[in-house]
Amino acid sequence: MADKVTIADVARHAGVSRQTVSNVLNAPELVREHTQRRVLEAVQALGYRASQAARQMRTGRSQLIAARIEPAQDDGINGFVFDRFLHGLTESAALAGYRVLLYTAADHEAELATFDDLLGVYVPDAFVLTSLDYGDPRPAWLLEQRIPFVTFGRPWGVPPAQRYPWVDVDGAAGTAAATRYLLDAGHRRIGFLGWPAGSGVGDDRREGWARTLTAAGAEPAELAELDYRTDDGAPHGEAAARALLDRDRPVTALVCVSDSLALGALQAGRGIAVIGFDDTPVARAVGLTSVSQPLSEVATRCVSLLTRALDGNGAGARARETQAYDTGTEVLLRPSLVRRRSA
Amino acid sequence: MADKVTIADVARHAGVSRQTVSNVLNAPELVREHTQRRVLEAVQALGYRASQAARQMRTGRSQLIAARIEPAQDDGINGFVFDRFLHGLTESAALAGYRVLLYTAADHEAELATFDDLLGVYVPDAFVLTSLDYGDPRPAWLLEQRIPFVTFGRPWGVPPAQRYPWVDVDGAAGTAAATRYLLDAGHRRIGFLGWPAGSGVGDDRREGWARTLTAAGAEPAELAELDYRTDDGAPHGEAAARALLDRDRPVTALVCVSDSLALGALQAGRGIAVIGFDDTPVARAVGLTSVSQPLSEVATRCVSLLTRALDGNGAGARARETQAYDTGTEVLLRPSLVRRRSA
DNA sequence: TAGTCCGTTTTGAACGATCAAATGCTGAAG
DNA sequence: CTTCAGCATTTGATCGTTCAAAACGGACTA
Repeated sequence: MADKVTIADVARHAGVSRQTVSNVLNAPELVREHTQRRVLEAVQALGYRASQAARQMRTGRSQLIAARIEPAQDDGINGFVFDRFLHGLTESAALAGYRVLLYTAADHEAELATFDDLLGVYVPDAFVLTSLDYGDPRPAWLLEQRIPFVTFGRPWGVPPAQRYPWVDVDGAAGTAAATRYLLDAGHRRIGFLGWPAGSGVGDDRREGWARTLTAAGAEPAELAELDYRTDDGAPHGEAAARALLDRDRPVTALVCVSDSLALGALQAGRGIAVIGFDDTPVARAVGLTSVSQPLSEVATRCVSLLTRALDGNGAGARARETQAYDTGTEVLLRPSLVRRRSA
Repeated sequence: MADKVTIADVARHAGVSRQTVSNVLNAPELVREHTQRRVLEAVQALGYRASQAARQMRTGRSQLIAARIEPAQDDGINGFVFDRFLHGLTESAALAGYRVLLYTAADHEAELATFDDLLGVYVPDAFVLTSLDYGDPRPAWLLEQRIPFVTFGRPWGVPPAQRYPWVDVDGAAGTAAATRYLLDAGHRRIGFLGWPAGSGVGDDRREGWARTLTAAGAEPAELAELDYRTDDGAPHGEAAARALLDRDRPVTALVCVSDSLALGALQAGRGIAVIGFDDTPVARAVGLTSVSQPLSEVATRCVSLLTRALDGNGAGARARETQAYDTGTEVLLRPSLVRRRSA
């Protein structure tokens, strides 16, 4: 009921001026300790909260981070990863004094329009991008407008001139660990169930497997024989697993680029060892060993890259006019292997 | 670059006053058509966008809808439903001129604190609640503060005095349809794999199954025999299915309260018919027939209930001081059955 | 002709915060 | 004893919008 406590109310209650209250909250070093205490007590007593709208008006900063929520894929498993990431992002952002604003867009072009719209009206301080693909126009657009942003996902095939902060998970390290784990368990014919070439993420994960087998003495010819490529989805995984099992020298274990493919492989039966990727609920449900991404840490790092850019370079609105944040802010995190029944 | 076009710029460009521009945009009926055209052209030409912060300052409305993003459950399947809902919400809200602001909270108590915090700072115009449970304190709190809100989920066991707008999916109708479908396919021993009694959602879904079997002539004793209750999760589902199959008169089909339980039942093998609930990615992946909630419609209806309350009753800030919106705004939607291989 | 009324447009104030500059005060230097 | 630097605090202006009330001009009435 006693809503709308303004900074003037606090000032009156504490017997000081508005500006002093503002200073206590935003630049305490300017205010004598004794005064600070008195002001803070008044703030407490009245339950004062700075109005974000008023602040934004003067400073140009909204304390909002915009993130896109993707149309839960048919695949849906991707959705899980994003969902957890988003949750972590909300949490970390809150700790840093930011809130997450959602938006959607059907495609890249629509997304650029949405950027423009959001910037005109709500003026988020920064954007978080996910699901980067080859030739993605979004980073370039944001760079050009000098809007701070981070991406969850490395830039794949982008000219090095366009550098920007990103956080990603080292997929190759994940599949390498999975492969090593299978080798240590005695497997010698370890196949890889991956997506068709051309996806940054997919190729990266394949590379970790290939690298590890090669180090263990596998010939390129053998690798090619063990490398199976198909679209995502359990049915495809099942068919692929069958194909690999029906060969002259069948595989005894499979490293998969996704949990859906792994699930399919499991359903093909024959009791081979299978390792998936992403540690989705499906993996948990069916006891599938899977590579797990540290999503909540990814989120934390995203936020800390952003705050460094936003709070470091002297207030957002201004940062945009001077220069983008320093480059070289790239974070690559290691995933971990979650052991379950399947391997 | 040419950012920060203010209403004054537009006014100057069109040769009218600020207020006239404001009127053209917010109350066109007050302005002569000829003037309108001129102003709109200026708006176009300059790319003017009203600053949300400035507007909020004057009107008290933020055009923000706050929604909680839940910590992706261990179960994780619930997360999918919420995820799709959230996506729909973002989309519908955008169409109505609102944006979705995320927040998290560990438990109900923390959530009330977050409400208070958000209301003090960002001042969302409304809240959307999900995952209501028995004795949930959140609706009462919001009602008391006269903050508009909707819930996705019926109020379970709440005194009728506390009425508020909600949208929900008729779970009983879903399981009833599933059961009827199995009956039509010739099944006579149709079990129900549900959660322990005491969950509003779970009991509701069980009721649809029981109702349909009863109508088909089943005795209460038989029902009790076919009704199995266990915690959520595929392993539990598998165990439960085994138990039901090992009885004297084994079931030939199972209606399940969730896809995770259904997945477990499928893994128990023996080729019985299985129907799940929620049509999650897992269901799609393994070819599980499942009851699908119209999540994007749920979202749309939520938004329309909210806008009715917000835009109807004359501006938010004011609505809060006068009275809550009319009650009797309750929407119950029918789910649909998605047929796949499992039944 | 003066007075009213109405539709249209303009003017002034206000929302609540922060910035920039001014003020008062204390103590050390000249 | 004055001057001035430096800290602590206050004052006035401002961000961009909308509300409330005033002003304007033409038509209509008395």
